[in-house]
Amino acid sequence: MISLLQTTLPLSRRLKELRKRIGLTQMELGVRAGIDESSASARINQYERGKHTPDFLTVCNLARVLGVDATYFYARDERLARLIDRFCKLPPNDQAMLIDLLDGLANGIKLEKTTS
Amino acid sequence: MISLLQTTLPLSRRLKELRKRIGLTQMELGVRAGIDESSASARINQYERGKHTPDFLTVCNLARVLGVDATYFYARDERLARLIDRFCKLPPNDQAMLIDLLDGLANGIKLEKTTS
DNA sequence: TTTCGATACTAAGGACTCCTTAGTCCCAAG
DNA sequence: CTTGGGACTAAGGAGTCCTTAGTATCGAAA
Repeated sequence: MISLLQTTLPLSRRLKELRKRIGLTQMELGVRAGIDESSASARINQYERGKHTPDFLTVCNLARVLGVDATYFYARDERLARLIDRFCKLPPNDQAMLIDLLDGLANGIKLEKTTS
Repeated sequence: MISLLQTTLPLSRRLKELRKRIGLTQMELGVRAGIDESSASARINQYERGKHTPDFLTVCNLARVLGVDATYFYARDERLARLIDRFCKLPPNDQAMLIDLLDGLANGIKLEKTTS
């Protein structure tokens, strides 16, 4: 039942997915993330194909452009990635409530199915 | 209300915290993570002091030893870090329920305070 | 106080990865 | 067939990391 988690960075895949969903070219994405337009295309392509790995600052800039948290690019487990994405788009009070709920679960409190 | 998120990797701080909590030396942590003992101490020290940044594979190995998901080391927001840590330690069915709940929230369903 | 062992920490250079440059390839539209 | 845009790549210079060899620091024991 425990999934064998890979140790390959899911960034390549997720980068490409998000970029296409938004409808940007590799060059456009790179430039918006602050990369010089002379190398933006090449670098984004290298990232998407897994040839090279961007440093954390670059990942943060890409995340900002693509509307996700940088953490999203490091989540190997698909469920965890979903959780991160959803959570970051909630208003702060909902975030707080969720944290409380998680703390409860961690302390052994059972979760009941909530109705709408 | 929107917090200005830094673009510095929180890995240094979190690595040190977790290592101390578990009670390992820098060398022990490095060796358990698969680093040769001739350089384990130096490398862990460089990571903890922010002198250098480990690649993703190394982060995965460190995370395994320290009992967290690798993603934890990239979460700049403290709340998000907590969420990731809690979530990963839940049994799968609780994880699934939480994902459903998140999807609901994302679709505009209001969250009510649940009783134990 | 002095010594010792263990742990933390660091400079420096070789090893390695990434970024930039300068293109090619592919395909669709004209 | 030609053109233009987007995707992609090889190669080397630029930059970062890993290894080595050590110093610094601290607590305990003599």
